[in-house]
Amino acid sequence: MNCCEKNIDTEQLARFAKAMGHPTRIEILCYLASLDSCFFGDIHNELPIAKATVSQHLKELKDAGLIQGEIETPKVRYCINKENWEKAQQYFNGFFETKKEKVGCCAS
Amino acid sequence: MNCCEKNIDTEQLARFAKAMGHPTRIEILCYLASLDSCFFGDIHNELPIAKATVSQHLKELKDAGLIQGEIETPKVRYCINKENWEKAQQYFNGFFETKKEKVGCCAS
DNA sequence: ATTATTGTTCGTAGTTTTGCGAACAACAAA
DNA sequence: TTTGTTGTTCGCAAAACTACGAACAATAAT
Repeated sequence: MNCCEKNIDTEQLARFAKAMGHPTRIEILCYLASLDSCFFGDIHNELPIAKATVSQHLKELKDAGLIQGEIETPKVRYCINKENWEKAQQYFNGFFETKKEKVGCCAS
Repeated sequence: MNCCEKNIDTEQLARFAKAMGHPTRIEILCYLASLDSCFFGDIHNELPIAKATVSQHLKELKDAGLIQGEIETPKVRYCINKENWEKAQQYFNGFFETKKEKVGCCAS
């Protein structure tokens, strides 16, 4: 079973989706996407959760490739990973377009 | 912190993403998107996992609103939930477009 | 040296997810 | 009534996720 018979890596798409599968991580991504970059503390300030938890969410987003971080002692600067962001965009785009122009379903 | 200052429901987007956050569920969605509808058995046949597991994945996709199912005794017909599919498409689209036209990041 | 700042990592607790076989429910057929 | 077919639900086990405070690491300032 090959996903959509398109150039979409099923595993990779699922990995992106999984990383996005938590409201806090969506918030973080939205925030980062609205900026060019910012520090950990800025992100933490936007959220009502412990810094350890923020750090963990950032790690997952980084592991999924959606963001990147670099040390600017003593702070850490985070930003969207542009390359993978666009890849994810293409994947999701292609994925949903599969159904374009199709009609009927069961029920209404 | 309002996601992207757009008409995107953060919770809903995360819910969609979470449902898509598993390779098997991506496969199922792709399969359903390539058809108008099909039966549980057809989906099960495409996958190397136990029917109980398939049923569970289908339940999650249904709970997330991405698919729907109806009984056609003794079978169950599944299909994409078109309305929510398009909603999800719009959400993901809007989400990723946030970063459009932006440049610099930290690191490369 | 001591203190302060910034984040990460560790250890823990509770919840959720994933996957399976077995049991079950609903119905049709023999 | 018994047997088959089709899927769902139950109960279980292992793994992963979520969140937190505390401890820690790296560096700068006093």
